[in-house]
Amino acid sequence: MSRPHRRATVHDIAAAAGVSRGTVSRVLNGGYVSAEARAAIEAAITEVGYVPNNAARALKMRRSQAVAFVALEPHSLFLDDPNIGSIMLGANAALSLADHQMVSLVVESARDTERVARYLSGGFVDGAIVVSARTRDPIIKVISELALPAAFVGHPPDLDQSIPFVGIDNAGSAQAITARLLAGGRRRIGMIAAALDRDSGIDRLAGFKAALGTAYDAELVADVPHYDYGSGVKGMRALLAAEPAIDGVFAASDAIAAGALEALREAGRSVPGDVGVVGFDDSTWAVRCQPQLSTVHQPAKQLGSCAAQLVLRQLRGEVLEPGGQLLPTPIVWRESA
Amino acid sequence: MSRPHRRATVHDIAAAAGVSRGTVSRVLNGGYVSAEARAAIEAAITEVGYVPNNAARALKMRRSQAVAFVALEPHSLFLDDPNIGSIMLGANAALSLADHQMVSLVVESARDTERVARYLSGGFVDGAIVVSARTRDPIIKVISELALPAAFVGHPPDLDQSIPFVGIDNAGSAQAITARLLAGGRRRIGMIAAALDRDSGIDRLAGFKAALGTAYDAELVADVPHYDYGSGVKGMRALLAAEPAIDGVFAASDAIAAGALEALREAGRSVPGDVGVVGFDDSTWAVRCQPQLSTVHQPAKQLGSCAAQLVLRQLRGEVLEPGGQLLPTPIVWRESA
DNA sequence: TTGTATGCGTTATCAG
DNA sequence: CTGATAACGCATACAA
Repeated sequence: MSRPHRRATVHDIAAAAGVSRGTVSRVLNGGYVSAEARAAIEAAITEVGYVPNNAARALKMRRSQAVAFVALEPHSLFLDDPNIGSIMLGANAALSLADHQMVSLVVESARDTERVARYLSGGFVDGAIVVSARTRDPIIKVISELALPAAFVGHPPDLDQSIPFVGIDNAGSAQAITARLLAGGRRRIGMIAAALDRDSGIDRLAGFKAALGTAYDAELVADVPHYDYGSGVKGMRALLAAEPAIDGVFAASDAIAAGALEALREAGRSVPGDVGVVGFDDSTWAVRCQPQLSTVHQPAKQLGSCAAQLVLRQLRGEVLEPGGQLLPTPIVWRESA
Repeated sequence: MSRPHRRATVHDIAAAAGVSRGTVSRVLNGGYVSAEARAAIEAAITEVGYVPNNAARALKMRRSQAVAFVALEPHSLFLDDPNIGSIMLGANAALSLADHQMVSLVVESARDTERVARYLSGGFVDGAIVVSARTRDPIIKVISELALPAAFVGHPPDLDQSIPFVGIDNAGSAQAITARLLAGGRRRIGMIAAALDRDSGIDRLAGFKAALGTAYDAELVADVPHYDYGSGVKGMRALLAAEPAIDGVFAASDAIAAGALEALREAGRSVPGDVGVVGFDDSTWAVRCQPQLSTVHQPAKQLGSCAAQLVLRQLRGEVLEPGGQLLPTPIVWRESA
């Protein structure tokens, strides 16, 4: 009965309605068309089961109405950083409002890198939002060379300063939360610093130093590779060994703080009684800990929507001045300190 | 100096190399071409900075080499289910091996639904992997009507039984872990059942009932809406109130189990001493808890790669027999029971 | 208001 | 081995 081996096209609907393709296109996209023609065409559309071909439209219009969301190092992102989901949702919401499709791409391997680069440059997307831990990546070079409208979330890309970004003030936030730990009367405050090969890690440590000033003691910072729970356990043990009298800890992430709590527990220290602990991210870790963590809130959803706006504005033709914007990071005070 | 206002095309490179477009296409896609022509063309390619246009290629080839990963209800997925990231990564790895680009789409609102439906039907993707909590969704109808090669992860779609799926045996797994709780000598075993509007929730409860047999007591199941931590706390409190002598609990998810642990702690019960607790998912929750959770392992990565294979096989022209496959779910035994 | 013709960038067919 | 030429499905300037 029905064997739609070939999808119905504008041509088919024109034939079915007894008009020309031009007229059909006009009712599809808006334009002058008589009421009777419109009626006939609309009937024909449902009759033949027309579904527009995006590839053809994109080819013609040089616009796909799609924006890529590129997650570099998704492994560390999805595992270490519980905020990635919220950033995606925030970006999607903003793009959705502007009737753009967000397509999120994952690059894990060299193979992925190459394929994604091709994908980005091929006209399937009009722009890209890049979220990454590291800021040097071949993908960024590709975007830069293609002059693809893009935005960075996290920190400024160091390959092309003209790509706008949105992020948070890691150093300032770290300094602020450490200061309040200090104001709480803690005297021997340490830090579990992580990911010192990334801007975020470096900046959080810098903020910590700044808050402590002359009281800063390099012996009291444990250096761990990742933002994860396991690193937190190890880092806290190291701190405890270095300074048994430690009474305050700034963990570079909530996951690390959770690990620190565990190490503290096994060492028989009470929190926040014996030692105060603060984290960073305000992720799900913060509330699932016992006690719940005082931490720096990351406005993940807004980060995503801001990045989306940055791309959308470029698509509208605006030329953005280089640089980026930092979103506020309120400190949320819970029981751990 | 260079103002590539218009991207270089096959036409340009043909002109630069002094050959025809056909010959260029031949070196691009493989075919007979003389060594000298090939050399000239390859030189021209880098000279003009050619980058292929996917939209045009997709239009011509009727293939985009892209497969959608559609997350329905991403909110509950990203928040409740820590496995979603792993499923994505698994699917991406499999697609990557077959040189297909995975593009993941998020549908949160009615607006999203409509836009994603258009996107899927427009030729930007060759197939789709759908992961969803609920199985009735307009998107599935669209896929079904378009006969888009697809696969479902989670449970069978009830709108179109011809769409293959990959999932786990929720009922069987629940029964198995409950049985071992029982074998451990627990006498008054309860369950915190969640999401009873979804297959997964219903099946886990069914498995629990089956394991208990005549010992099943409806008073000992707490019914909570979501798979999250907060629900676990409330559910456990309810159970404690209903049966103070409870000595075993099967939580419908690890997050719920974590919440239950918290409620147990506040009630002064020891785990696993006074009461044994088991969860479901083997997510990050499981190892962060104190004590760590005994739970049912979900092979998230394999779920993703299997779904990808299911789609890829259809793209190769295979006709899959209706139905699906269930992946094994080993029980991992830790300290909580 | 409507029809016709043209081109978007590719690949494929088919003579040369 | 290579060069014209014709689609793919759509939108649009232009003519009617």
